[in-house]
Amino acid sequence: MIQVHIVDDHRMVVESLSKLINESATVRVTDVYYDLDSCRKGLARSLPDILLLDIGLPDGDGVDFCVEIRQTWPGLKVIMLTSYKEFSIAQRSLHNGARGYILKNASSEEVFAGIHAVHRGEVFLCEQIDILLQDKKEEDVVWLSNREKEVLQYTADGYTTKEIADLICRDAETVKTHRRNLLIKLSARNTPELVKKGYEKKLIG
Amino acid sequence: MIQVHIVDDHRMVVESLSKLINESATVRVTDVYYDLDSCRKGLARSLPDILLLDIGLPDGDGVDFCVEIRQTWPGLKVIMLTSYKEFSIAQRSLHNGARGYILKNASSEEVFAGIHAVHRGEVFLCEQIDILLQDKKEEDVVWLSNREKEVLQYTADGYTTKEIADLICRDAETVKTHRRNLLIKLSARNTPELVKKGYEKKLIG
DNA sequence: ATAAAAATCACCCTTTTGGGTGATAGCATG
DNA sequence: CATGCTATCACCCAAAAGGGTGATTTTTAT
Repeated sequence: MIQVHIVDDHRMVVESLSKLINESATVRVTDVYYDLDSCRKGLARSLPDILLLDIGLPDGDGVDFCVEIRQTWPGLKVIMLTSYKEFSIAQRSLHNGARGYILKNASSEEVFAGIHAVHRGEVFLCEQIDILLQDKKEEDVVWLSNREKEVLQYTADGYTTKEIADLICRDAETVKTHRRNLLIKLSARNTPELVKKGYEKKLIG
Repeated sequence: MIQVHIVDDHRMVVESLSKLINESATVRVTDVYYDLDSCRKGLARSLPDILLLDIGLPDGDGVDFCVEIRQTWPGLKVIMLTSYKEFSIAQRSLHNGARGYILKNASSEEVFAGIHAVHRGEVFLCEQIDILLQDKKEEDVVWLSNREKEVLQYTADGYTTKEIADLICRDAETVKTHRRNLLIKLSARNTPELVKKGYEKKLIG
């Protein structure tokens, strides 16, 4: 019997999905959480075989949480369960240690297939993401430094170059350079489009 | 027996939620759709009492679809079932004819409560949105003209004032005025923040 | 240890925004 | 028919962004 925990702030999804999973003969949902904090506490008590993890939880980001899991509970296998279709997000998740990526518009059969595959030690991507993998390979994935994410966030929040410089205690020229690099990395023509791409690639909260 | 149809591109959610609903004694899911097009065809065949409608379908927007429903199937009651927490979106939905608004992070009990309430002819908001209603009332809701939406979209796409002017065959000064009004309406300090707020309030696709 | 990447600041110059203010025309709603 | 909102264009000026180029230090990864 494969034991899974679910982390997702959509209670409705968690409730109905765990009910559905528990009707199967081979998989049991032994715990569910609606935020990362209660998930941490729960994992400290009992470890499942697999964790179904959403992105965009109220108190943090699932993609980032993968790193924490790999460090704290190295044996725990993570399957991302989210509605973000962007390949770059899947790529970042896998890079951070996730073993599977399943979209919420996949069928429930794919969830079971994913759980079993990952339990066997394989890496599982749902069909739609797998197709993207064929095309895109490594390109298109954006890696921003912490500083760049910071500048991007402040930019989206409406701060000017000079204001950002003051906020991070650096020279305005430095901020200009960061933004210039952001424009290139996200291939945006100007700052408004930069913010748009930041949202699309989920680099802005 | 209350008959409901579900429209949501998250198959997993639809599958598990309809299973859960069908276990109840009073509500039956008689049809499900994963996009608006098949929903239109389905409603033409048979009308349920209530339609559970997501926002952000692959071929259109649920909020806009409410208008179409009110015109084509005036008797059909719509409950929005979405993860958009922004009050302005709930407000726009209700304005467009929806009779309920339930967040996906509401409990499944709230779904049943909402279905029954709306079936009795009441308007139902899930707890979290209802709380927002207390505070915000009418303020905070943004109504953009079609022209303004157009300018906002092009701005997010990275076009400059002059380029937008050419695209819509108007003077650059006109575009400037539109953007100025957008800044005021969305209370943004500059264009990057304008794009951010546009995303938050779901005015940009 | 060493190479690569990230982070920092500098100078120059053009283009774009932001903000104030004003004005005219059309359209809808009461 | 008057009022308000949308849409349109105009002029002016200050502030900010965009783009080229270069260079030094710090951090990170191999």
